[in-house]
Amino acid sequence: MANTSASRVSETSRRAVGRDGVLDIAARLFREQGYGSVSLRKIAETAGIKAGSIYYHFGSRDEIVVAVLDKGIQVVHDSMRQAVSALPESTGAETILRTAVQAHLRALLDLSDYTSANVRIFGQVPQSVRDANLPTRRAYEAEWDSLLSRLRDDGALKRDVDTARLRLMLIGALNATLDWFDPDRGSAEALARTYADVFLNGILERQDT
Amino acid sequence: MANTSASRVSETSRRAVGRDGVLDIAARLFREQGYGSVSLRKIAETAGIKAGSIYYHFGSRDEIVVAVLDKGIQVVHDSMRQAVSALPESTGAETILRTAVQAHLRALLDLSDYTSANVRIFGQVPQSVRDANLPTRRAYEAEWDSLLSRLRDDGALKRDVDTARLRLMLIGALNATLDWFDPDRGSAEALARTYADVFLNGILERQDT
DNA sequence: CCAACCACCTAACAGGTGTTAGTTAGGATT
DNA sequence: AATCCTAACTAACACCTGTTAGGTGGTTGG
Repeated sequence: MANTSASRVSETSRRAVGRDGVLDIAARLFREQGYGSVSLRKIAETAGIKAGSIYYHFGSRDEIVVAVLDKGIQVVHDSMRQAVSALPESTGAETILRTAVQAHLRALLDLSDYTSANVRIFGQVPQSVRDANLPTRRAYEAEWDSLLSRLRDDGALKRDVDTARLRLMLIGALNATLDWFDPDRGSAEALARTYADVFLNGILERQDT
Repeated sequence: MANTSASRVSETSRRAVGRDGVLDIAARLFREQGYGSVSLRKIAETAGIKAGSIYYHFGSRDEIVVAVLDKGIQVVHDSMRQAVSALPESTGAETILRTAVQAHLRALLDLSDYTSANVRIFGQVPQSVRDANLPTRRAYEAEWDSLLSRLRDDGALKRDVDTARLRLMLIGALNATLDWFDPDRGSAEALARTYADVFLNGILERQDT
């Protein structure tokens, strides 16, 4: 019944943070402060343990970072796939795209420190860490590419759109919201609607011929 | 006649890097490697001088960073304002917006290490540095807000667009290109056209009633 | 009751960091 | 020729970093 932490141990010592606890805290700190400002000692201190103890759970600092990055993509990937596949078969292209945008933005802005940490720090980590995260990343990108290609082949999108490029534009635009989104000035859902509106129909006033 | 460097000195010692030289190198390194990975010793070594010597030109590391960030905005601001103001008075809304998008993307992707460094590292620097860069940043944002408001008041944009939010969406989307733009796969100009197309008209195939 | 084990702790390491103080070589100014 | 200024240099500081080796206590299966 419990989520993941207390599998067979009722309560070790007094309070055992554990691998998952360290990871949760690392994700939160990376999201809040970025890659360079978060040291092992800062993670340890926030977790209430000592820096050396982290090496019981992880082999290196970068191993933590890779774990955070991977989980960040997995969360948003699962969220998006599940939301889209829950739609009835007859759903139109516009609704499908709106649903996918909404799922992405919700994972990024509401649900997961892991996803927001990924977006925040991916551009700051060393190449080796980026490479380790790449397969997971590619799988999510492929999901988007297949979705967009399907819509385009159905004739819902303009014929000349390059789906790979459109995916870069779309996800890039959505991820950029992390820099300025403020939940006090509108929900992630409302923001998703606005983004879908702009990408689907543009901002130009339509002049009826 | 000379730009800025050799004002009255013909050639000091043998090769003087000077404040501007250090700044150029810092901007390039920040763009390439991010904020955390660029130490003073790395800047100094690349410039061919010793770390301590940098303190002849700058009071601290953060002072360098602020100088880079400020210049990055100034370059793109000047570029955008100049391009738009060079248009004839009768220019239509669509062309105005296309021109502004193009100028922004050109400064970011073609012209300036300072602008790309700004976009790359702004999210990584300490709050105090961000604050120091804010006034310059606000001025550029105000330029966009005034441009977008003008277009909206002329009836060119849909009535319900929030110009401040549209500016965040637009600049965010454009800046995100820095993560994946590859000059070998299309020019910045072509990319600007695509972005303008999508934002102006959307990606949905128009169904003629 | 005892051995095993899990999750932690302590203490130290080598190396990198921004920053400071004092010094120096050489061209320009007087 | 004497002086000043520019743009460097050297050497050291206090601090922070990831990482390692070995030790400890409390819980649990046999």
